[in-house]
Amino acid sequence: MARRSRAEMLEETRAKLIDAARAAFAEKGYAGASMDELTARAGLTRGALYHHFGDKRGLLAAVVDRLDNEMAARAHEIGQRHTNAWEGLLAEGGAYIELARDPEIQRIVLLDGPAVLGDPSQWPSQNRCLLATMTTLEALVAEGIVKPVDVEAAARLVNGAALNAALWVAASDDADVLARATDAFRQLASGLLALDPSTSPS
Amino acid sequence: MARRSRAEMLEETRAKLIDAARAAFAEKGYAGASMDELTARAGLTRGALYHHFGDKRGLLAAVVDRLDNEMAARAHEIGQRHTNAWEGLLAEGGAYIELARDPEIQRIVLLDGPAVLGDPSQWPSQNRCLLATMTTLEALVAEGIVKPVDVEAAARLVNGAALNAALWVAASDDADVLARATDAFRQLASGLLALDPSTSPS
DNA sequence: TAATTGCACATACGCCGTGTATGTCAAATT
DNA sequence: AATTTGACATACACGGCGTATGTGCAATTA
Repeated sequence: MARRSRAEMLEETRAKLIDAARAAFAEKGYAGASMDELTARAGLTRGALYHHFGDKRGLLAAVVDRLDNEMAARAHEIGQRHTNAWEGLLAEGGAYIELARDPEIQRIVLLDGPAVLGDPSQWPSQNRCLLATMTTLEALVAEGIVKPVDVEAAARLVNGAALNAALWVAASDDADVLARATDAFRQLASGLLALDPSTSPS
Repeated sequence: MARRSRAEMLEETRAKLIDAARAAFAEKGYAGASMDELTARAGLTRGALYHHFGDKRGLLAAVVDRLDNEMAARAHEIGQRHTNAWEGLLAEGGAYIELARDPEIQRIVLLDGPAVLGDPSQWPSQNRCLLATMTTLEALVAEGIVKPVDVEAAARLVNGAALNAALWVAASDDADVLARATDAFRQLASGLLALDPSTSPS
């Protein structure tokens, strides 16, 4: 093992803390997670935590940022697979719904995050998710596939509907709610389509 | 003043605690609100609280239940004003968006509630909101105005979109976001309409 | 290369808040 | 009138967060 530079150690410590916090928050919830236990599991103490993140809330922000970026990247990648831009948008929304089945994302991003950090639409990471949807929508509007809607407003609502559906799917034991949710999502989203039956598959 | 019976005193105490908690949770947030301070402001102690509600979480549940019922009643009333059922549905959604501008509802129902009590779709009160939307949708489907969609799924998504839009409106200082959000909401909701141009106003 | 500065942590302390166990007193029951 | 029930108050113990302080190693500077 080569000896690590100071900067490398720093980043490694941050990563260890974020990973441990991610697991602890997901398991116990934000309020239920103890900083002592959390840091001990990472082989550190609370001193490191307050040094790097300021307070418990700062740590949550870092965890949320990471999770949110992972979500955005994954959803965007799925959306890109489709040559049809409209199907790409739908797939992106469906991807959010599926991603939110992950207990970590449910608990940390969808439940504790908003309560502790405030409205998600103000998070930098959420803006990245939103921006992805907005650019997709922008293109669809330019192509005339989607009505000339307020792109930001539409993107926020679409994302919101998807995330809310995700909570429903997550809370339900029934297996086919996922399909029901995604179907309903497609129906709703079709409200954005320009009134041309040929572009909307029956 | 007539002397109060025991049952009357009990209900009055509960009401005082719920009112005080409502104010405290709205102002300080759930985690930031102290039970000692909260009960003292109501002229009581924590003893009364734990006796009636079991724990802090139980108190929040009671507050949320009350707020949620108020929301549902108000939104439903607004929806009923319209003779046109479709416009009633849209108005109901718009009413949710406006209601959520209330800081109490934002903080307690939309932010802290889900984090502490879990997914809103599992709350008894939320089910009442949902049921209202579902019955409206059911009627619209029966009339052929709305596609034969999965009513529960559609209702959940519609409600989710509205509440999410509400958070956006609430977090934004800009005055016209409310109009932008409601417009986008109408666009989205129109995706549920049967494909008959005559029923959807241009 | 020796002295010094700075930074990444660890340690120790105080404060506050929750939950529970116990006590008290009035009202309802008999 | 005696007893019981229940609605609340009081007292205590436990744990967690934030901060102030200490420590040792790495990066500078001469």
